[in-house]
Amino acid sequence: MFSKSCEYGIKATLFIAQKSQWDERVSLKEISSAIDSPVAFTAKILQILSKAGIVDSTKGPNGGFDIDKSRLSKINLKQIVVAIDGNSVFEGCALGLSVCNENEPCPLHGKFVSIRNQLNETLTSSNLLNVAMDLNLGLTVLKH
Amino acid sequence: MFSKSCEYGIKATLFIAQKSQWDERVSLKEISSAIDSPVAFTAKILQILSKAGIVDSTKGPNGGFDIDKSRLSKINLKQIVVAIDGNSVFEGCALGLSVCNENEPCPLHGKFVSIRNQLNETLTSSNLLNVAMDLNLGLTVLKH
DNA sequence: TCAATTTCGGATAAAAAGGTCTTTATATCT
DNA sequence: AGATATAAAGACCTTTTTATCCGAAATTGA
Repeated sequence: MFSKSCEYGIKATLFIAQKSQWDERVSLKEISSAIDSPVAFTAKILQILSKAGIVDSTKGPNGGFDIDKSRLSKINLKQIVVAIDGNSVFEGCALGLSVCNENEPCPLHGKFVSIRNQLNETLTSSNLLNVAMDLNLGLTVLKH
Repeated sequence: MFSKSCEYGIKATLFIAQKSQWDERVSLKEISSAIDSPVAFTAKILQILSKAGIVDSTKGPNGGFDIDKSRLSKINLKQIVVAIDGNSVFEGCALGLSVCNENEPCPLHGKFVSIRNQLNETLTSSNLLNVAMDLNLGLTVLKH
């Protein structure tokens, strides 16, 4: 469904979001430890997220990553997926055809419309504040 | 969503299914031409499908691949996906956690339940006869 | 026997995932 | 203000996985 980069990207963003609720900034090391991901690889993904304007980064002592508290409810999970994996999971053909639309559909095209819609709706309506709340309450976890 | 192998596997099986309706057997070359896939790679995928009992193969002159007409309505798309990609798309954690269940869910676990169910239902209820019919009628295509 | 066709083992290529080291920015401490 | 330590950014390299290709062996109808 998602690439490894994207999985790490989502988990990293959620961890940053959770800490940002209390105005805490977290370092790369803290992040990869919290989400159990390779440090250097995570760094690269955070660069993408930073350039996409999803997270803010600060260099130097006490530096790290954070997200302005006021933006938490305005950022949704789809934005993260699109920033890292592009929109192929939302729009690409399930059978890999370069052309696949209503006029010339692959055998799965019609059957996947509602699945796609639901995936889209689910990720669009999940904003960082909501999802971080569940983490706060211990209802969900970022690593085993 | 699916690996390239799986995409080719589905398309190949559908093409074989379509021809098998009229008791036609098709060769590897015909298949990869019809679905626009690399010949040698397609051969390997057909071996998997053959071993999984989804398609039948015949060596020698006039050999090739086919599916017993009477089984067309009994084989569904999920079987193909599972044979090639395994069941990770149906059961694996969306964020890649090795442990992710109702008791200890990742932040996406609950949100993906219905998407998973729908994917499962869609692929399980799509049998080869149904899908091949749409191809016959020209309602869908296997290549652009 | 011969030609057609799948099977099978491995080789190669490309892409994704992960790692190392150097550079750059910046707080903090003399 | 300058030196220093800290932490991200960036360039490059290695490993692993996925995708693709090749050639020889096995099977079988004619």
